[in-house]
Amino acid sequence: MQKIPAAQTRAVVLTQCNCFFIDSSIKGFFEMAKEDRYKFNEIEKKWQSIWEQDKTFKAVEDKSKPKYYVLDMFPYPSAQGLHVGHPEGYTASDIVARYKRMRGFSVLHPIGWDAFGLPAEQYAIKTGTHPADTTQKNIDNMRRQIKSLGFSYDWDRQVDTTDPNYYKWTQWIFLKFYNSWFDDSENKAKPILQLIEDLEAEKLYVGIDGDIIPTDAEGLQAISGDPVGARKWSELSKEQQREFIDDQRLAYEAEVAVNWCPELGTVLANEEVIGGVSERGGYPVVRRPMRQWMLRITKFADRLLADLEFVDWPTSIKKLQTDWIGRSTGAEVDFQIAGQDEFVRVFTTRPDTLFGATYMVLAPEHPLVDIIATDEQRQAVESYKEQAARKSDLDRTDLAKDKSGVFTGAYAINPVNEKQIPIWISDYVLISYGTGAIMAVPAHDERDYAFAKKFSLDIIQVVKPEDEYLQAKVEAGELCFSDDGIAVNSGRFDGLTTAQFKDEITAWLEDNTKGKLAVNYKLRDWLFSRQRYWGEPFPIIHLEDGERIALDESELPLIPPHVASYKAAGTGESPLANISDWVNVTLPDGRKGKRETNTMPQWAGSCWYYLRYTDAKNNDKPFDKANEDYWLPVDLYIGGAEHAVLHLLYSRFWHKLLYDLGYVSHPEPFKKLVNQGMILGQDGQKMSKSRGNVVNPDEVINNYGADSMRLYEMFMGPLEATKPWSMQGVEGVYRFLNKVWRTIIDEETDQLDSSIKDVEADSDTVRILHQTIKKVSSDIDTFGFNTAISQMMIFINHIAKLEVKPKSVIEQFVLVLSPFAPHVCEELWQRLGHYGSLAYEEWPQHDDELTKETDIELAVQVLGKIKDKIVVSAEATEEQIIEKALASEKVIAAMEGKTPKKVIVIKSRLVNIVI
RNA sequence: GCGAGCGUGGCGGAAUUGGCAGACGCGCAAGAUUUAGGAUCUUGUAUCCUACGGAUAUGGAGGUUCGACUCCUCUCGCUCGCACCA
Repeated sequence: MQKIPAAQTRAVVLTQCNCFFIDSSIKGFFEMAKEDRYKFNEIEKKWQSIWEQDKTFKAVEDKSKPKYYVLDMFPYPSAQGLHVGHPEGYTASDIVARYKRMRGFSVLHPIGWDAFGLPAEQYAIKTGTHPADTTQKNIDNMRRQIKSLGFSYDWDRQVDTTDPNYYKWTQWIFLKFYNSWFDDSENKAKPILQLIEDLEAEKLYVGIDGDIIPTDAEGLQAISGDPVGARKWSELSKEQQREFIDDQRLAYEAEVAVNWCPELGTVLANEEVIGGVSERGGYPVVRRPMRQWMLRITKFADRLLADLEFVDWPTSIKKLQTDWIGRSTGAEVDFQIAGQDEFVRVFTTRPDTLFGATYMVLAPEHPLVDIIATDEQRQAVESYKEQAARKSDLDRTDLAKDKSGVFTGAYAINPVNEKQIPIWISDYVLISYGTGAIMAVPAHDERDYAFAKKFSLDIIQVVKPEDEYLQAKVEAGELCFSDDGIAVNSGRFDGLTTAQFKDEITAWLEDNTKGKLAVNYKLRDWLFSRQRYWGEPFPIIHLEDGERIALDESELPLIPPHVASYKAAGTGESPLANISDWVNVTLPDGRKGKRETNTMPQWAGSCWYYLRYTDAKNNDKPFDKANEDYWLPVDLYIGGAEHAVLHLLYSRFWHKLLYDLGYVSHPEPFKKLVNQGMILGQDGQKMSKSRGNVVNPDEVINNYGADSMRLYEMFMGPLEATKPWSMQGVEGVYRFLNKVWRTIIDEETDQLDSSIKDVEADSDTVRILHQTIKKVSSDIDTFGFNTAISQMMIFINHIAKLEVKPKSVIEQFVLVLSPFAPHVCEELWQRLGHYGSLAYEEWPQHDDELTKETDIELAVQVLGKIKDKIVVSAEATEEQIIEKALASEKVIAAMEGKTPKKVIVIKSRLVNIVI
């Protein structure tokens, strides 16, 4: 059983007891206990106000210097304020920022507020307080907390996503999406006006399927006169033209299945639906198609995937994004419906198993289901569809351990062998992936196998595994084999390997116009609208005649109106829908319309904030390209791994649009990414209010100071690791800082200690200094902050013992420690006789020669076991080392008179004698 | 189920990437100082044994090597992602 140390007891009392008496007596105790320690409180306040007044950390676009952009993931200003996890990443980035400044870089190190979000809106629903007021209050508190940690942010570049001067430009970027299309032939986004011009000039025609066909395309040229299978722009009606253009936009409206809760009158996110009912209230939730805004991220899938190669990110994050994008190649194959003029298109990654397709499955939502279902089966099909609609996406995946489905009564014809196979519907096929329909090959797909077993459908083997035991099982239909093998039961394709078969069958399908090579992505277009009040309104008006217009850039920002109630409208629309003054608009030309009442999701503001920092106060544009070009890409981005996919993918996506349109000059925004790990409570559990193990940064700063807080956050362990908090650990680094202080400042006189003199340092001291400079520098470069601190502890332990301390050594040490503990170092720097801040002092240089020991202790092993240690000079030759090692009595004894077969000498490490 | 990562003293963690395992800090113990407590300083602190010596130790079992925390194979445990994507 571990004794609870005093510091821990105090912390527990402070957090758990609001009793005035105990609280104040503890405060008194603290003041007394800390009396003879350095006055971190005064020092920290002093330097924070100097930095603020002097704008010490103002970022300057100085072309004569190399630049360095260190970015933190900006926080959501919550009512709870900071938790100890925030300062971890912020301290790491601050150390790097301060270090780079001293290394001569022009540094951009900004902070801001990701301030739209549900909590402020929910608080508004409860209390009627405007979310803007709540948000402002929370920002003020969090800013106070962040400032109290002494981070070297350029506060003049602060951004707040809820500030109209900021979201004006978020809306502006939305208009860029809305007014752009994606040119597949060049794999990039372009202004939609250009497309219209090209169509009007008849450089492009409109294909039958609404696709875009270049006039000089093959096939068109061959035919003289009017193009066949394509229409000129002028041949389309105004409505057709509008529809065509709308279909090309990168921001578009679509009917999308959402989680609709009739009882609550609102749409819910997947996380808000548990077991088919709403998390709040337990009301039924159904899948219902609703009009939503979408962003066409899928057009960028290929580039989002390919460009991951160029960023220096943790491989795990790259892999998450790769999987999320989920690119797979295969074939699309058309199956004719028996006796009807319809066909079903399926996507498969295994076209080589076509001969083994024994049935087909459509997603319940597939448009063909109603058309092909026979009268006998219609009833069953309808009720199954209804059942499926009631399940949320989560249920359909999570709870579907047992497969369900219904036969439609219809049959399809397998294009490779003309066999008729039954068509089923089942919710294991997702409407949102591929074509929403599959060919089922139960012998070679686990899911199809489970389904076929349950409904006693045919299983035909078409791939032969090498392993004979497996082969027997698969042949008997007792096992599903989904790996590659050799083709069987596949007509003239028998004997081919899976890879060969895929190539040949795809070619065959294309030759016979029954299919083609196809690529599919798991990534889906981004559902970009929310039915909320506290978000950026869409700058869009829906006119009575069905036309939809976007506001002009000059009309931005579009500011949401004040509302009486923040509750949802009850119609699936946002609270904005109830404000008729705001919603109903009349255009200058007299036409009437309604404003879009959806708002953008919280992700929107965070998609481009790093760009705004480069030119935060620009009123004419989101940012000047010259500034962007100077600062971007972000050299170091530090934040939590929870944003591995969504935020980091969404902002890359926005960045690529801006890149295509020429607003930014680099294809990727974030060069290097580092994830800080999670900090657990003192009990090793996740911090949570209910467990009562939450550590409040304010409390730590009050008791130990910001420098100790920063130092401890870094000393805990590797930045990326998950690790538990320990108040005793804070005490440890606090002691270290006190030791540094006492080594330099005489406690009695409060003046520079008399042991500090302008003298030459002895060789040991020089060596340790240079080792420290070397280690701290390289550790900052590799984010090994914990080992950097441990080296500085070794330094101070050495220096504290010296009777006379060379001033220059002390000064260099103060500079090296300063990125970690800036306040105390500024103070010491001043007291060492310097004017002004040390923030731009030159970083000390180490001399590699001076880091080396003159005498080296070597371990001497016999057969790998250490028998003795010898001391040799650093210049000793291999022969001299061997001679000395073999002369050792202990070694001679261990060798038992045998002669060495081999002697291995690792310079400055060890000697191993093999006998 | 799939994928990734991690297992080192009482605790957080080091280990120049195959070369003296346990740096540094916490905790603990003894001592100094002190009226006392706190603070500070000094020393010790992986485990075991027949103890100024020796043996065993990096979740476990094998392997490669003169030499393995580090590389390989198997295995156990924990954590975090993803989860019918055809």
